[in-house]
Amino acid sequence: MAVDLELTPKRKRAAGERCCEPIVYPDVEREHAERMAQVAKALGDPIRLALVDVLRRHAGKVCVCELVPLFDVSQPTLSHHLSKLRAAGIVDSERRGLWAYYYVRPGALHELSEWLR
Amino acid sequence: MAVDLELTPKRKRAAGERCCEPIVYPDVEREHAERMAQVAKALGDPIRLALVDVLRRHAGKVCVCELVPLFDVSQPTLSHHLSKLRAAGIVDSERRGLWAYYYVRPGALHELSEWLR
DNA sequence: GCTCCAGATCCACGGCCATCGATATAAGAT
DNA sequence: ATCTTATATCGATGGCCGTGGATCTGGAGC
Repeated sequence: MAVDLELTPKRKRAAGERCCEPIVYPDVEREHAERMAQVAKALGDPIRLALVDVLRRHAGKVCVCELVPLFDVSQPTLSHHLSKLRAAGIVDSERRGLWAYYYVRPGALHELSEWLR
Repeated sequence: MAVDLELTPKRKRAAGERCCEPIVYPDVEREHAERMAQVAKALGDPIRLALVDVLRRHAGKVCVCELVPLFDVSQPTLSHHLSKLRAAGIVDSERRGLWAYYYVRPGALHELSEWLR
């Protein structure tokens, strides 16, 4: 029997064939899922997670020079982690003279937090 | 409270010289942070996050044959993602005949969820 | 001008990741 | 026993990640 190229087994199943029960589609939209996955990915490193923990527990902004000695990684590596957190929208920074102060952006974790609940 | 962080020379130095304000140590212990980071990392992929969303919204166990057509990845790739989620302790599976049924392990997301809150 | 210093950026390396095709496994179905 | 089906595993590939040393940036102070 010739293979129907239009209807792959995948498409056939999606179209109606079900082996078990009605399909449950994801409730999260793609953009929603991608945003949350981005945040989760940024938290998916023990150093970054602990970093966020420190920043969250400290009311106000924390100087990088305080953060570096807390973790056994080099200063460039820590800077890289902070940069990743900022790229994910979790933290932001403010420069004052020589120093840079980081803080958790308010509400940055809210979406993921609510979904997880 | 701080912590199972041993006082490396680096950290001892940090304890003495402060450029800005008193140091705030991470509240999460290392194991705690690593467990949560592992969960977050597993959720750090849009497909896996949506996968968990489907499983969570579906009361009961979902057959893999239902999951595959929901995502535009090959069956081996989806199997790989499910395997990652299982390795992170987020989901578990049960085999019945030819089919495999996946479900979210109760409480698997609780720790991260509480920390995020 | 010049020198320090905090922090960011660049570069390279080793390793892990997401992906898919092919194949293996294992359980019906015939 | 043989064929078919659902899922897992294997092998390979291209790319991204975490890391640290070296370097750059630019503000502070001389």
